[in-house]
Amino acid sequence: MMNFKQFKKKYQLKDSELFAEFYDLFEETIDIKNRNIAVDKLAIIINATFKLSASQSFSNMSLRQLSDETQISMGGLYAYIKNKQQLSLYIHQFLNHFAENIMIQVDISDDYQTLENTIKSHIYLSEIMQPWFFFAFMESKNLNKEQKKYAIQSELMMENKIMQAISKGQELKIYSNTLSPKTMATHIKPLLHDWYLKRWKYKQRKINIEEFCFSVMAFLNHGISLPHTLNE
Amino acid sequence: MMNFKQFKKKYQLKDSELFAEFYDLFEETIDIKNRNIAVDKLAIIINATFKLSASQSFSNMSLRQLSDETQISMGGLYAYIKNKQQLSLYIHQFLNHFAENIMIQVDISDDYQTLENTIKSHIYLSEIMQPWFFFAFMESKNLNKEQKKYAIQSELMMENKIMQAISKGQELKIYSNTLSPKTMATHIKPLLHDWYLKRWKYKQRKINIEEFCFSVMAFLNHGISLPHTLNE
DNA sequence: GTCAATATCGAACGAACGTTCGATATTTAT
DNA sequence: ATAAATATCGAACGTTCGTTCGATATTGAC
Repeated sequence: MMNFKQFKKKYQLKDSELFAEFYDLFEETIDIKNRNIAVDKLAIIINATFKLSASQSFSNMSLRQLSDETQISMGGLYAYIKNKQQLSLYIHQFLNHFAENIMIQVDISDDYQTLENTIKSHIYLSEIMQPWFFFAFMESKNLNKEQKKYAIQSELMMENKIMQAISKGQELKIYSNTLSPKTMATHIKPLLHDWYLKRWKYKQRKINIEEFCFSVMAFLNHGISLPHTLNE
Repeated sequence: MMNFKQFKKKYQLKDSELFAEFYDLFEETIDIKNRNIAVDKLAIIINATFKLSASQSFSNMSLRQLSDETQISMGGLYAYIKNKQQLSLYIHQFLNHFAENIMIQVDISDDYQTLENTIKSHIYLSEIMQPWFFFAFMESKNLNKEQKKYAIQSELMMENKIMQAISKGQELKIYSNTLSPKTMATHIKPLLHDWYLKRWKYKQRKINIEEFCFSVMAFLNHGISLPHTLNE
């Protein structure tokens, strides 16, 4: 399993690359024909959406604010998005697309390492795509059922991967079977969310991502109990 | 430490009692003079607010919807609330008031039990006040700094109680000191949130509140590792 | 340099919002 | 029974919202 530095080098794209993928994914619903122009402006629009949605909520962000922030007129915006709701859906869907592509590459060859690999990959991924994860988490509750189906696929995939890793581990007597894999996965998920939901808190406390991973794994392995009880 | 049945009997109030407390707390800012009328209508208004805010968000709930749901006219509503923002603040502040009163009673006489008592009390409390907790969690991000100060006092008190219990436990070598009390508290909090944020999920899986408490404590004590390693 | 294609603009529209307020209904006190 | 106090009503006001669209500016092809 690579560390964050290696992960970042392999997967983190520049805006010009990231939003080129974005444009290609939604090309047929975007009015702008010129790929270079579209990629630049999409980066501006989506990043402004993140900024404005973070300080209020997406539904409280008005398209006039977005127009001000991006320096693109109201009519201009509508060349890039079909409507406001679609803008939110684009973000969910692209994150889903991007995340699935990465999580599918997690190394599951070693049963003793699968869970840690999965968890670290998720944390690393949520770091390089922090605004996306933050947005998706905050706004997912405002999606209707049909939209949710398309938006949180990777979220479910993630949960499944954790469950399977635990399930296999329980079979091999690596992990406790006091709790079901589903219950354990349920308890683990919010630990991971904390990294991208409360990033400022960890920055302020000067806890870097590797320390955070260690912390999560330590808690996950022993809870609050004293570790290595056998050796004492 | 009592179980949930005992807790419920001791602390769960009927609407007529709960909103009487509510009315008394905010009496001077409510136009209605008749206490009985006010208590009845406040129960209707607040409960309708919970219902409408759950299916959308509070800021997406319009006062016209609230008027429809409560069968109280627009003008009528404004006899009970100063404005829409105040309604949200009332809910935060009352929950704060109510929660603090209960959490202050948690038994901390036995260092080996303090953490479990605190956690169970919080879970029990969040059960009998579920809509309040759900609302407060979802809407707290929309409060400005000044409002937050008044609204999340009990939340911080809760976190402090957990930290202190762990800190004391570390001193007494009950708990591992691999992680700081603050970090552990940070990891524990979302475990507790899950109960009131995803209640339908636990209902569906037929996990009752005592089972949930056991599950949280089990995870918290051993993580995913095999328990009782010494005895094997 | 011209013309067609593309990109951008911002005023305008109807709908929905929070809030107000004078009119009306109901309750309470005498 | 009457008057004063209290509670309720809903139309109306000014704003802001998402969205549209004809006009204008910019770009690319020949």
